Amino acid sequence: MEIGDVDRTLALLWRRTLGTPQGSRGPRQRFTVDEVVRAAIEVADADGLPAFSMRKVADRLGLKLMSIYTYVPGRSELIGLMVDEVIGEDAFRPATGTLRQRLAAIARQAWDEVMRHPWLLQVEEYRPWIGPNGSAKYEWQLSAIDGAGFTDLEMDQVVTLLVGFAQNAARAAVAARRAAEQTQMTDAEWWEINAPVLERLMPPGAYPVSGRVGQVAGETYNALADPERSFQFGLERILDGLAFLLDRSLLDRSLLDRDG
Amino acid sequence: MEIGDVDRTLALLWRRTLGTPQGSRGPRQRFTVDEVVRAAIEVADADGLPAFSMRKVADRLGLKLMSIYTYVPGRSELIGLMVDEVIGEDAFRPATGTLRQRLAAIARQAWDEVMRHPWLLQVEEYRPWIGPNGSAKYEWQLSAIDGAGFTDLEMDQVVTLLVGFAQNAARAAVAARRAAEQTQMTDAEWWEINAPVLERLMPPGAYPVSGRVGQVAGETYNALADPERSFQFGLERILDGLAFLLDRSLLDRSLLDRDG
DNA sequence: TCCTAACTCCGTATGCCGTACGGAAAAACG
DNA sequence: CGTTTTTCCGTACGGCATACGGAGTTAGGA
Repeated sequence: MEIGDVDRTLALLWRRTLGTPQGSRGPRQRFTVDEVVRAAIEVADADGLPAFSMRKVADRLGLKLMSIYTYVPGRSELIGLMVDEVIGEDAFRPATGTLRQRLAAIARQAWDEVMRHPWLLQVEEYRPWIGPNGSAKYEWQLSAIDGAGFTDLEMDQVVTLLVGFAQNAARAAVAARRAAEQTQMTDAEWWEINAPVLERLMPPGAYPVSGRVGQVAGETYNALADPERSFQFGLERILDGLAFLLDRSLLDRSLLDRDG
Repeated sequence: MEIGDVDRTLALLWRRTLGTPQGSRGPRQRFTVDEVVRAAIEVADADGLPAFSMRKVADRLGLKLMSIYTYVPGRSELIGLMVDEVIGEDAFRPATGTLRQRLAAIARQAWDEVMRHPWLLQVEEYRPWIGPNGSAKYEWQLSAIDGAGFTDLEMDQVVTLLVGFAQNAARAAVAARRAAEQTQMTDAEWWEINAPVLERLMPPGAYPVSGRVGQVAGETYNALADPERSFQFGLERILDGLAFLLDRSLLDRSLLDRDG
């Protein structure tokens, strides 16, 4: 990654706060950066990130391939712009309600975001491009739990925990949706193909516990898994765990008061 | 996915329990399926899944590209074999200790597995290939918490929660490792490039809470994030939440006893 | 007014990828 | 010994990101 690219890409990310720069020489561009990013998002929504290509974005706009590179430096920078753009689809109204509700809202927001644009899960970038909407989201998340009794460090960890959990749960939900769409096969049909073969291959009685649990799970889910239910189950456990952390902190503090 | 492929791939997965089939006509294969799978794993370990290619596997074995297809039906089936193979690197000795320790062991096992073979996170397959080692792992996971007081359905959900959480935490750790390796840049250096630009772009005072929390987090982590610490923090919260679930179930049950 | 620098758009080329297809050689069976 | 089966491989196709250079267009400066 070149330093010049960082400058250019950050300027693209913050283009709305910067305003449009004046006075460039050549022919005017046929589109705006916004239009390019929007077209790119439509491609990714339809095809997923692996099948997302510069060619498809160009086609969608009626441009030829190489013209895209006059709008954005390259594929990964364009993806950075797409990410911040879809984050901005949320209004981030200050969270209200009890602490438990506000914690749940953080997780739910992350879930919704990913369900709207599943390709977000396929963006593997440890060092994020820092854009206006990503920054606003982090501020919103932290504000939702500010003053609840967590330390500053814990606040970051709580957000990481909730968002990570929600994204992971959504990952399963998205995969289930894709499997149904792409393979034109239900989980039941899939099982009907696999079960008889496995019955011949698996040593009988080798999996007593998973046999029992798998049976119950399969009948309850009516599928291989039930991501929405897993999300609810996990979220309740995590919220209970966070409540416990706060209670104990309060207890510790009152003990300190007594001792000090 | 053709039905014939399912048969063939499942037979490949369970090849050890099946034994080697006798009497095939043509020339003998220069390698075993095991050797092909092992070579493929080495490629994926080195390059990651996106850069993992049939050509590289062939090169590593001294075969020409198309010969690989006489061993395995295709890329995605080979990846299925690789997944079950690396799961088998674990011995899955029955978990011991307190329930809390056994729950932690499930998460820790998932974390270790992914840290050994990061490309596991890039395998997006909702319907898993069911192999001997995957089956053994699921049996081990459930056995570790069997009889602890969870319902059968809860047992599946608990495993899903722990494994999903651990994988997600490992995802961050792996990304951090890769970022350091690939960009030849520390988080501090990355920040030195971004910070001055952002200072010009960001509206001053727009992010009061994240400014405060980000400061503390950055100083504590000495990096953009601290995945190992996030893992510990989240795991403790989840274990607390699960303990709470069990306590409440026991309470409910004793109330029922009194009433009934 | 006119020249020139800067910019957009695009054609071409390079080196990757998975895999379909068909041919040559080798081994085992009848 | 011929036939069948199987391995190994060469070639080809359509996909990908992007480096490079050229043609045409526009705005600013002389």
